[in-house]
Amino acid sequence: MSPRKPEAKSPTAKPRVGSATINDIARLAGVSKKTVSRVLNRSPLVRPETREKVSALMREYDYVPDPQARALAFRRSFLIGMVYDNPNAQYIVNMQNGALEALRGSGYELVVHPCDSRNSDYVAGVREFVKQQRLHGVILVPRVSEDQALVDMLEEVGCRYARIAAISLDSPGRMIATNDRHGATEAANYLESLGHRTIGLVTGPMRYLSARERSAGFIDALARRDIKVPPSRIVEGGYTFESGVAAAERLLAGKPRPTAIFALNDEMAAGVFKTAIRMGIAVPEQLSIVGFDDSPLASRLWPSLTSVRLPIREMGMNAAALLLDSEQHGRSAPLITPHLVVRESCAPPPA
Amino acid sequence: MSPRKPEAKSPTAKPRVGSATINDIARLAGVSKKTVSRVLNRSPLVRPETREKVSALMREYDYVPDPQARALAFRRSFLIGMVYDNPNAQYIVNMQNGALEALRGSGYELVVHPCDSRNSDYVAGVREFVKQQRLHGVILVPRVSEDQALVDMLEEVGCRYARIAAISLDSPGRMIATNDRHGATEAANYLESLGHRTIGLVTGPMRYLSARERSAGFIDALARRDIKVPPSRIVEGGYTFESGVAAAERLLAGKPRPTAIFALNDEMAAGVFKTAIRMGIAVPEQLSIVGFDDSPLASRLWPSLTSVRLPIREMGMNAAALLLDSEQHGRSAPLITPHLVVRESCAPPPA
DNA sequence: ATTGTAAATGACACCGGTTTCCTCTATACA
DNA sequence: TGTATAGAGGAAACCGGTGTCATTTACAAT
Repeated sequence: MSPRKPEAKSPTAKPRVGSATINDIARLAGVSKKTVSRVLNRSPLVRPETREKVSALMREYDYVPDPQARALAFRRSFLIGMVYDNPNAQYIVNMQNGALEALRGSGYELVVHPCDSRNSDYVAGVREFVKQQRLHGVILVPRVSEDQALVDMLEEVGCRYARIAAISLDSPGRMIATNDRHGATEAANYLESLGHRTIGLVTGPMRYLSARERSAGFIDALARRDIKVPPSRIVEGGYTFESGVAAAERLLAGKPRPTAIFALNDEMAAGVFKTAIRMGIAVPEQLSIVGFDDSPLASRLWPSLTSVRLPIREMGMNAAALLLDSEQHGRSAPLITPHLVVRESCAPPPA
Repeated sequence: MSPRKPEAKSPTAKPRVGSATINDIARLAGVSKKTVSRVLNRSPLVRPETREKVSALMREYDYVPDPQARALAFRRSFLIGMVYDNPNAQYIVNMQNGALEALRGSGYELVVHPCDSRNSDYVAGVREFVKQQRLHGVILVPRVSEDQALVDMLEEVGCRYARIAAISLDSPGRMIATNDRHGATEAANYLESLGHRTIGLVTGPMRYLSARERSAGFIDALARRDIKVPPSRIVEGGYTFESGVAAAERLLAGKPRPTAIFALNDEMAAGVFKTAIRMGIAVPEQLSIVGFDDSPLASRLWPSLTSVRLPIREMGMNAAALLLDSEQHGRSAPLITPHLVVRESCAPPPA
């Protein structure tokens, strides 16, 4: 009598449904665990009938391989990290939900990792995170997605990543690019078509790609229609509500006063809104406002905000899907093009 | 020559910093791996000098135990799940950030799991999630935190959980309770003190504890000051912007018209705002509005919204901390009391 | 000095998978 | 018929930790 070993299970002992291990399946099927492993990993070196026998048992006992055990053997977990440094909650949640949708049923889970890119050694923090958890890959959300130091680190430790950015970056990693330039072009064309000629622009911090792309798209599109945006009508904001308030105060004090303002995100557009109303400037009768992101905030304002819609959820899905895809080919998702959603915050300029 | 074994490392061979295993540490310290394991797990059965020798080597080589390997041996992962079904992005992100703050440095990570409680078998989905990942515990965010079926399932599978709710529920699990009733009381007292007597209430779905608690707190507080809120001035909303719009349309059509409206969340308060402005009712001169949550939306509106502040981040911290704490005692976090944040959306009623 | 006892440590199996390497078929070809 | 050769499958080691139990050590009591 050996009290140590829980006495080798008889070949017919039935494990509880839902808690079978690879050993149970192997024993019941009369094969070695390696063969079960082959079936799990879709190895072609298994005879169809063997495969079927094993698969049937796996279904019968609701067998799912233990992710921790596989992780240990594979030296790689079944976790995807999402690294972000973005104050926009809606952006994060949408991205997260999109990624999870792509992950559903794959056996992978999503681990969130906010960080503070102003803190210079946040890269070290991410490094520990990916190394210790042996992540399958990480999704880099703007703004951290633009940080070359972070990308370099990931290349060095050999962690796959998917970068989300406002343009396709020349990078060895996987990319999800949005054509922010095009979105801004639509905003410009729309304002021009309403008759606006004196137009203000509130940019984001110009160190961010999104701010540069959106600005360039907007300014270039207006230029093509012979409208110039002089530097006095361009204010660099910080992508925050308060910076939108401040930018609008400057722009609306200018002469001639702009009849329309394009803010490079909705937060700042809301700030422009507030300033306009506080100054007694009617929206949209005396001032048209366009934002960017099409966040829920856009429809909460009154009048509701016309804004360029960024399909964030879809971007999250693409990012996760790219990470699951082990192919070396097609490592970039199709370019995503944002479009203008027209609401109530724009009108022809006052006569 | 044995090509199989990578020839047992000589006792002095040095592993690379950052990628040492328990075997390396044991070999270098001249002890068994079990002893290293004891040091890791703070077993008292280690001589102080042995402990120090091992600890020093762990520090020198930047050794961190592999979470996957520990998970396999412990039969329990170092992951905390956050289960939610809440459309409020700000709520989710704040909760997440709070939880992560409590988890920082603990070796635990946060895995997010949104679900759809309208789908009746979402509980089965959560069950698979916690079983397969062998989660250390889950944080249940309102509204799922109020679902008894979910809690029963977690008890059954033996997964620890922390419930966040608007009142301390009589439950075997860990609780993080907010005193929503008190928050609503402050709102009521504030409006009464401004002189309002004709006050409308937009509730949330009464099947939710938060809606019931907040309503009761508000109505009771007014009653204590001899103000009655007749059923005609109470409208059940759905915690959405649109339901706030619709509720306000009904309330503002009533006679006498309320001079103040309390909405049980900010989304609905924003809807009330929109309706008021569209009907030409000035806020706050002709109508005072109070919300609940103190979401960023509150300060984006114009005039900015007076709202009851829920310290969501702190709640997330408490929840995660409770899950890490293995003590059986003190399984509830201290009651969290929300307070009113006064902004610009309230004024005395029109004369 | 001997013994008893508790503290400290180690040997070995185990968690549930994968990898390496080897064996045993079938089938193809000379 | 003999013999490569590739396909199918298995045994054992391994991934990096923990649990169980036996053994050694240290020290107090006899």
